[in-house]
Amino acid sequence: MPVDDPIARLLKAFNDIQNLSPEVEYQFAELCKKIEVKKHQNLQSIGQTCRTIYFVNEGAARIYYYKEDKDVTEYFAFENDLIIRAESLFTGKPSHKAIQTLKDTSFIAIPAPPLFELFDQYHDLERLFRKLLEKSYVETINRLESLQFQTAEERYQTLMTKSPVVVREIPLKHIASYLGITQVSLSRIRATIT
Amino acid sequence: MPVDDPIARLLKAFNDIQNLSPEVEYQFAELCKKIEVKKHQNLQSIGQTCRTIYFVNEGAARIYYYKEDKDVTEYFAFENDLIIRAESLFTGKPSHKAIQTLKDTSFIAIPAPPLFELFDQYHDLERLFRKLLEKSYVETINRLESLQFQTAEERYQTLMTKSPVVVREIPLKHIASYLGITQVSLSRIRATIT
DNA sequence: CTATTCCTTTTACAAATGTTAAATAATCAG
DNA sequence: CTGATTATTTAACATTTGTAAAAGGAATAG
Repeated sequence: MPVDDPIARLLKAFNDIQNLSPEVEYQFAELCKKIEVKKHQNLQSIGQTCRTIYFVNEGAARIYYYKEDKDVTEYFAFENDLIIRAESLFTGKPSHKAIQTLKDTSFIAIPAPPLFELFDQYHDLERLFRKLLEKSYVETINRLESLQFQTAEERYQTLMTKSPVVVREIPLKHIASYLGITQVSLSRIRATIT
Repeated sequence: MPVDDPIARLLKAFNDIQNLSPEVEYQFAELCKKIEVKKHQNLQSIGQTCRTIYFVNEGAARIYYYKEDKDVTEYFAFENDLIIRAESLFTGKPSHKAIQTLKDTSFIAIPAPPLFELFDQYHDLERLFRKLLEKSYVETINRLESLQFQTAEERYQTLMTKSPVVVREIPLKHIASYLGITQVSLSRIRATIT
């Protein structure tokens, strides 16, 4: 495999989290499919049940949904980030959320059912995904904490510190809804802190 | 084991999620310790690194922390609910959160390091905890969604529907901070919808 | 290059929520 | 049972955030 092969790169990132045997790596790589999506396209659409796990190889994407006709961004994903519609994937119910690219993006797509079957044979692979889940869970708890008792300005400051790439590259309207405020409000905040 | 043995009861709930062999059940039960805590006591305190996984056997508890001297409730747990300080447990860092009982409560305590060691031997046990983690993760995402773009009144209505036991049994000040508002605000909301 | 579209800011006003303090109501310990 | 403590509500006012509309900037397609 070439060094810049995206699947090889993903496996390298995985091995930092959980050591995988060459056999598991091979079986896992067999499931992976590289997907190229142009900017502003939906990778998965609302109403569909999620059965695929994605990693961003290059580019950026978001999970969003509509709350009373308003576009709300729930999550941003950049290189090597996992992007899944967790509720739908784990419960088997249709998702009211969609995944959309923010620029031309290449993903690695892993169909969940055969992946979950591999878990039976390869304990380490299941452990890897348990650890990825732990990481996502902790991140979500931290965001919850931030939404629960920080002011909008504090949340924006936190985002600028923790994810400067978001503030640099993502349209403000998406950042606003991600922070749980309107874009007008975010503009005001930016005006006062600059 | 008697039918009302709390560990037996927990194992029964576990088997509904993931089938466990008698051997795993035995090994797991060996780790469990029953803990009785009086009302309003801290089970785990702020600053300590979390290395224990708890289940509520009977009673109720909350996870809370201080945000600028204000007591903020992050999570409520009732019978059969898992209660862990996830960030600390999964990262090994000291927690800025504490666990406190809301009434006289009995817990089942499971020390995490030996549990994680059992995962090496018993694949099914790791899978059980992966599934429990999935469930907690989905719940947290749903709460995030609620905090991100629902009004305080909508969040209170949702809570009354989804967890009437919380509204019935928990002091309003804890519910208010759980919803991300002040108790004054919650009182106002209650006055308008009654 | 230009026109169009989309993004961001600004303004003025409305609504929701926070703050502080006081008044009730409920609970608890002795 | 009673006084003390704790919980909840109410009030008045301040602050934050939302809404709608308009104006200015930036990006994009042809």
